[in-house]
Amino acid sequence: MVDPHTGAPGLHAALVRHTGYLLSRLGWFASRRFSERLQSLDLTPRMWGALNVLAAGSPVSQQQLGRSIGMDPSSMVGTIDELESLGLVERRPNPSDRRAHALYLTQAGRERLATGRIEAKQAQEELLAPLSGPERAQLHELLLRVAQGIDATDPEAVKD
Amino acid sequence: MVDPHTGAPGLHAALVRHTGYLLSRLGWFASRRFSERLQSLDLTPRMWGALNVLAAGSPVSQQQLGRSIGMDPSSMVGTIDELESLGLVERRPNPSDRRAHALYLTQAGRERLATGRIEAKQAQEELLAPLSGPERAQLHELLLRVAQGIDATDPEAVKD
DNA sequence: CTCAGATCGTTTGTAGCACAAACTATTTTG
DNA sequence: CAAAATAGTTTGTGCTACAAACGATCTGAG
Repeated sequence: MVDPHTGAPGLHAALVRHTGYLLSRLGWFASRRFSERLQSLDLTPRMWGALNVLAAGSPVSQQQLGRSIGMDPSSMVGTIDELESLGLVERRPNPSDRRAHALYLTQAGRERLATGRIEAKQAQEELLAPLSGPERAQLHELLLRVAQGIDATDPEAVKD
Repeated sequence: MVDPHTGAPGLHAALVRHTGYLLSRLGWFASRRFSERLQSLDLTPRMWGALNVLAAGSPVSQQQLGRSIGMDPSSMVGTIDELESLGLVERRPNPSDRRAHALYLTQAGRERLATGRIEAKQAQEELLAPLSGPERAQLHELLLRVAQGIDATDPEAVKD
């Protein structure tokens, strides 16, 4: 009845009418499937998020990183520990604030990220298979607008 | 920096480019916010899903219900226990299969559901505030197509 | 300059949920 | 009838979110 690999879909007609439900259910699938792909890279979704943010720009503190990917500080510790033990991320002292760490992506981290992006591309292709190119763009744009609405509700959300 | 009520958005530019990420993040918010609303009704999202499916039609077994809302059998037990102790759902014997229960929605259950639907309506309005009417319809339709794609990948998913 | 309060990373503890395994009672199948 | 499958349940494990507290450090008011 349910493929143990992909998990139970659970798309009952009575629930699928609600956009919010569809959103949360699909989000669950998307992250679950992607997380399976990441396993081959010894990465968890949290680690993946961290690598992406770190690759994006200047070094950040653990708290900034945590806010960016919606993870609380106490959970950050272990995640960064893992990334550091894999040699993908470096904790360096922050010269201007000795409380904070400055997180850096290593060369190995950059390479792992590049490999992961191939997986991400495939996962996205698989997920959005039912949609045409323009439809995918439109879906993305609509989701983005909804996301911005949430940010607006949520003051000071993405300042860092 | 982050409103403790709504939770950390975490919509970093580096991640927001991926539709899959947007989907899972937005899904997380949607369910979180709705779950806060449900607290005033003494319901959890799981219970809410169960009530909806039960209201939709003929009595189902716990396993059928579980599959419909993506919850495994062992977690179903406690959920139904709660619903039953609240007087919202009834476990009756299934005459044609003495292993299985036939789950029924009580009158109180129907009333609670009706109240919840008002909350759901408001939550959806709040979530989709940035979108116009036609845009909301389009978003829903696109999500539905993606969901159907997942079902297709996932054999025998929603048979029950 | 001082000192009270805030912030950063960290540790610890609690609670909820997903998942797997095992068990009984029953049904189905060969 | 015997063997395998299924429904509900119990139990245990592991992960994650969340809250609270702590030392070290920074900041700002006076």
